[in-house]
Amino acid sequence: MNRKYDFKNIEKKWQDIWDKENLFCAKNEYDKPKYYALVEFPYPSGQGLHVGHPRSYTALDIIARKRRMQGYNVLYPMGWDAFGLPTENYAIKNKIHPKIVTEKNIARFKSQLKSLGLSFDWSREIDTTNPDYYKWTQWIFLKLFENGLAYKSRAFVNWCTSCKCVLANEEVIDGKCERCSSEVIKKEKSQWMLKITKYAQRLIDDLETVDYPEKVKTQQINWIGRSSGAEIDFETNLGENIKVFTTRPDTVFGVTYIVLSPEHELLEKWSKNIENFEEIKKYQENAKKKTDLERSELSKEKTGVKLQGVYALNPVNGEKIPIFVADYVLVSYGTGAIMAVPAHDKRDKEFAEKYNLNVLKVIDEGGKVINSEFLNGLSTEKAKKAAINWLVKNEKGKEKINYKLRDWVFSRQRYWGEPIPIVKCEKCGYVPLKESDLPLTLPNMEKFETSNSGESPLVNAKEWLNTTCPKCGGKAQRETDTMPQWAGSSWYFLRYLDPKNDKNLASNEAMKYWMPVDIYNGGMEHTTLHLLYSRFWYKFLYDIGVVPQSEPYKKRISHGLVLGENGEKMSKSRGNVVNPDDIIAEYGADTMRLYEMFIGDYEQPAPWSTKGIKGCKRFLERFWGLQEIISEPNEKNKGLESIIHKTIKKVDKDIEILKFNTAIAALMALINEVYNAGSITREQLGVFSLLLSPFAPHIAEEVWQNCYLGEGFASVSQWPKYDEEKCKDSQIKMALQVNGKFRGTINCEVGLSEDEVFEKAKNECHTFNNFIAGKEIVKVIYVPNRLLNVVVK
RNA sequence: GCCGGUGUGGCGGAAUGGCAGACGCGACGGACUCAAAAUCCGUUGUUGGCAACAACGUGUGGGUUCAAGUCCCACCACCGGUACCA
Repeated sequence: MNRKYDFKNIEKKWQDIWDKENLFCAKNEYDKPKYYALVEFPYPSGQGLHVGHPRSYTALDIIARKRRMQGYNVLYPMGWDAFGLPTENYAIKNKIHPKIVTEKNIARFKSQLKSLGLSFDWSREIDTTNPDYYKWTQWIFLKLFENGLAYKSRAFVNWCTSCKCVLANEEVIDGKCERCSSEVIKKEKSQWMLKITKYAQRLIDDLETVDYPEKVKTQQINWIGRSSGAEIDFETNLGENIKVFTTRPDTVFGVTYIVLSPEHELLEKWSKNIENFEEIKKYQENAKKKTDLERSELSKEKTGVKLQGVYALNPVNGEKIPIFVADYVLVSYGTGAIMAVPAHDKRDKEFAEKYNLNVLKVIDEGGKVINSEFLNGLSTEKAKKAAINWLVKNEKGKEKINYKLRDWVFSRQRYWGEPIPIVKCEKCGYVPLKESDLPLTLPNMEKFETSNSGESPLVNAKEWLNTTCPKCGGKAQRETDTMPQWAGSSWYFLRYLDPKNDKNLASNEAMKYWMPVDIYNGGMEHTTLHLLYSRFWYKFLYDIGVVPQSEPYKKRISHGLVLGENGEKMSKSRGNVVNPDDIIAEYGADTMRLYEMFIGDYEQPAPWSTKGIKGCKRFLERFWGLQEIISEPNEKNKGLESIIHKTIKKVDKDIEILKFNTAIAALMALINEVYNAGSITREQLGVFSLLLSPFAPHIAEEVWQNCYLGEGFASVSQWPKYDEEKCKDSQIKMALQVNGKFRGTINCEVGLSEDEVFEKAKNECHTFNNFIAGKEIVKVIYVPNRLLNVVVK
């Protein structure tokens, strides 16, 4: 037997054997109980794996391995979300085709992941940039188009000045680009859009049916931003009505002016009638020039211009109301126009004070409506309803629910993405490709730069660009924009079920058996991006009968970030990046895995500590050393039975509730006990190996085999069971308190009565006795097998 | 501003309302060694005491309770999300 713990050879050996035996391949045996564990598949960046990746991959690996040991048919797959900007930018800079860059990065990632001993089913590996894969991404787009959920629209969109590319709302962080942090401006462009807003209500409602962390649910609900109120028509002297959205229809008598956003369409329409249109136009142009960031930074000081020669009428009392244009009103929310009630709205008040406008109070201190004719005396809630009823009856408005969620801007002016399978025909307009023409593959090109005018590089692929219309056969051009980064990941979990299927995105049987995903791990940063998008697509696929349920993920969990040694976020610029390769080379994969799980509460952020790893290595070396102290059953190691059963119970439960750190602590405590006892039986070491196997699978497998502890592989053997009776102690330590203060302990048999314990305490614990001696006993609290508290005066 | 989260030794972190600090790191002392590393044994919340022991101790201030890190009220600090959303 090899005496030294030679992790390098052990780890390589077992990785090869597992691979050869296909030990972790999910089986297409649809009568077994199934378990689908999913981690967000990585973007194969040029930097390689980050120590943050293994934290979540190992966590789900532990769960997947435990489920296999429990007899489930487990699917734990991995793939590559490989379309995207960093690869394309690298390709441009180094004049290499992004396809080659992607292949290289995937190869590196894959070998890094393999070196960690993760039990992925590599036979189901997918790559979103593979035409066999993106054929189905395009197919879903065609279905969306067919059902009116994909449409082309000219609108103000977010434009990243550095990526030269449009961004979805979800990709704008603090007015800056999510990827490159450059400034984002509003640009009017014709773009493909997906009607996610149609699903807004269902995306909120169905959160009740899934097991997600509360903060994830709240963040999605806030992002979708439902608010209920009324849409009210204000007539104007020019004939056209101004529609406004308000959540406070009860304050309609307090409206003293109307505000239109600078981009509001009526301004253009009224250009001839507005006496000061030149001034308005100047204001509009100024607003357009501001970046999102500037517009919100300037939020303290409100600006605006009054429209001369136009006024509106209050629908409830016919009063004349002035109209302003001001950029504190956003074109993208509600109707792009508001009724201003300065008495009861902070922003309206600021504006009214600056421009000296009328302020009319319509709610008194007690919350009752005043100065409002038929609404007077009502509470806010009742007045809202009454106002809406009146508006509906008089055809001046209606009840209205509004959402902050915008439709998803779905086209990007870049090369490295899925081509949108649409052609523009001179006669027929936008025409979808036939399904049989999919996949529409990317043309091979040498230059991938976006033009300064903001057109996709694909406009230069002339042969690819010019085509014929699938409908009329006439001249047509292909859509040159590609799909965003998030397209391929919006449905990838379905492709794992049946990755080689060329008839469907996956077979019905496979989807029925495997879906929904039982546990899905991913970062909080995807809550309002990938997680929301994929729920939307899944609901759509459900509606057209493709998938079996309307929610893809039964349970969602989120890992905490692994921070740098200094407690800051790991980044190149901070110089605190830890490379997993170095750790594995120095300490081994098992130690790395163990440390990543031991570092702290799984869902909380935790700083990396190179010193901390040593403790995990020591533990594994001590585990390795157990082989030296195997013995026949004797008095001492028989005494280990209770702690072994307790440890099984603890580890079993802790894995279920994601407390990997305390599960490992329990294993460490067990090893301390074993060394105190001085020996361990073969059978006991077998149980220990199985318990350790999900966390540190290579060493567990090696010890299992070395010592002939059982049949087959430790990785897929039976998960140990505990005996509840054996978890119980016969002797317990009873805590003693006087007036709630701890005064000592005594050893007791289990199940003693209060009086017995009290007597024993007085006899055996001097401290306790001293504190009650000569005092009057007011009350005794006895918690069986736990504590005795005596209240004295 | 609003919505989440967090706050415990020198450090990472444990604690169904019931012995605060499990487990690990570090530190200190000892063994082994020519020596160092590794390993093993012991000590390690603070203060006082030779000691038994005592007092204090979970961000701050109050409260409930026989008993509070844990429950309630008010606040402070840090982290994350979001924001002229009408």
